[in-house]
Amino acid sequence: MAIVRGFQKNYQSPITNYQNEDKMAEDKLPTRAEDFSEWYNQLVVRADMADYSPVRGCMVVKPYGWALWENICSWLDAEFKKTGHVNAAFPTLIPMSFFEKEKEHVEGFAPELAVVTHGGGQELEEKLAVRPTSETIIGHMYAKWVKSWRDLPLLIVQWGSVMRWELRTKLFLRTAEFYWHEGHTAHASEEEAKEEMYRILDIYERFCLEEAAIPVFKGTKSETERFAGAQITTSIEAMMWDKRALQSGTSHYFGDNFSKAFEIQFLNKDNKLTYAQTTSWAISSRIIGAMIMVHGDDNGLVLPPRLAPIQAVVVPIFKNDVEKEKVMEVANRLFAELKAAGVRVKFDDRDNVSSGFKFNDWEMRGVPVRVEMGPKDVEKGTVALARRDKPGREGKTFVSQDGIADTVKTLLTDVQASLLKRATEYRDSNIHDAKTFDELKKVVQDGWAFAYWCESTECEKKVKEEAKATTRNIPFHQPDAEGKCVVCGKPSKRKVYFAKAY
RNA sequence: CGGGGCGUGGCGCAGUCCGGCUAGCGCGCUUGCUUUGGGAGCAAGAGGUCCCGGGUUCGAAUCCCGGCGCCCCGACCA
Repeated sequence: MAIVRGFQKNYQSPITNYQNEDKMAEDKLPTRAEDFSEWYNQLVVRADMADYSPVRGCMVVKPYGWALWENICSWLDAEFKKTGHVNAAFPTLIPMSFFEKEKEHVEGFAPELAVVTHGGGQELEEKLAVRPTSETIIGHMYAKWVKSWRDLPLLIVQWGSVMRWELRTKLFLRTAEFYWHEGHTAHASEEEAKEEMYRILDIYERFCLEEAAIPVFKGTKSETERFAGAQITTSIEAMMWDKRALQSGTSHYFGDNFSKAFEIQFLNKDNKLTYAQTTSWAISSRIIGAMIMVHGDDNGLVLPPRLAPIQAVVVPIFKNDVEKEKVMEVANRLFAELKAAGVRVKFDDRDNVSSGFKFNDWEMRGVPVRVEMGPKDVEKGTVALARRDKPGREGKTFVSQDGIADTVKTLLTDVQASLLKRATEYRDSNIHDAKTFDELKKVVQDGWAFAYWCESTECEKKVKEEAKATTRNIPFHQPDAEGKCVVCGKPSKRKVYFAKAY
């Protein structure tokens, strides 16, 4: 990975008395404005989230990144269980023939399959694909399990990883192997299956708003952007700092496409053999990339408090052993109070780095709140509280040591809310109505366009070719009025978001 | 799969054009002392099949041939 050295000359140090400007500059990230892609690449590694692996296109998720992922998973898992879903595990390897059973599915996934050809030193009679997604094998099993309307609905979630042979990869955003959950459900009726699809999309939306502090639009994907084999694909779409769009979760309705391919049939109440209606849905580890790109700033990661592996870090400051003893005693007490109050707190007692280093270090890692205390604080009964969403000294306030747990908890709530507010305002100020094709082309250079569209593939294709933007989704919330397609001028009932996307 | 760049201690690089003697530098790491309120200093250390294979040569990180790998930019995709 190339570290870009040319940024040194542009860097304005906020610290005036630092002796070695060059060294300081090298330690900084490139700013987002200078090189967003490089900012991201360096940040993911330096914040200790993930590392490059010896396997092409695959990442190693480090403990700090995985802890974040676990927090994401546990919230979602709880929601899925509340809505009647259960977890199960299916094989990583799938017979190749399974992919040929659903025509669109094979067309969509065949180019990106990793295939196992040998086992135990022998060439296999039937090659096995490393799952790129599990509709096929789960469909196969569902066919065995579903015989009666009493067996439905079948609501199963699998947590694991899948593999798609991606040509260009980027940590978290697009890796050959990635982590996710995939829900696969089978229902007796179309209504019920569609309800399920929307129910899950609502959970995804709430996750993004309440937990990740990322505003999203729920909507329907166009025909060309639809999942391979789906009749309806819905998605939640988020805007990153560079104004590109990221599909952050999807929920699909398959109708009977997969149940016909895999013969998932049951006897309904009228004793008629009927194909089941199926859905599938997923949020992947790319959501971590979304959090980085929505909230991160030029000092590093900014994690939403509700998901942050470490919500608060206690940093003691002292000059000598006498001071150390006094400071450590109080710092330990505050740490214990925070821990007892259920705050995910870390005590940074490293003695080989300076406090200034620690401040920058925890800012790089995105810890939402920092509790600093030195000899002066011990005397005054105060601590310095630094909130990550306002980096540097401006985010610092001095508060009483009394009731520190409540103070920190309130601040965490406040940070969580302000991240969502900031992200929402940023997004909304970068979405513009486009009434003409020229306007649209201009808008998507640096933002999203919201425009009427006739929903024809031809117009969509034209936008893609000439504006290099794709349709993101047709949001559920639509204006009352109708309009004219931004491309061809034909009457249009619904508006769509156009944007450059990841 | 097209275009570009690069493979040299853990990381980032110099050296390669024009072959030469103990392969350097910065960061990091280890130990010690002094430090610690916004990226500390000094000292002493540890650490290298110069991507791989072959060739040319008295001699190859450097030249030649052939591989492999990685990163970036495009097309495609969660």
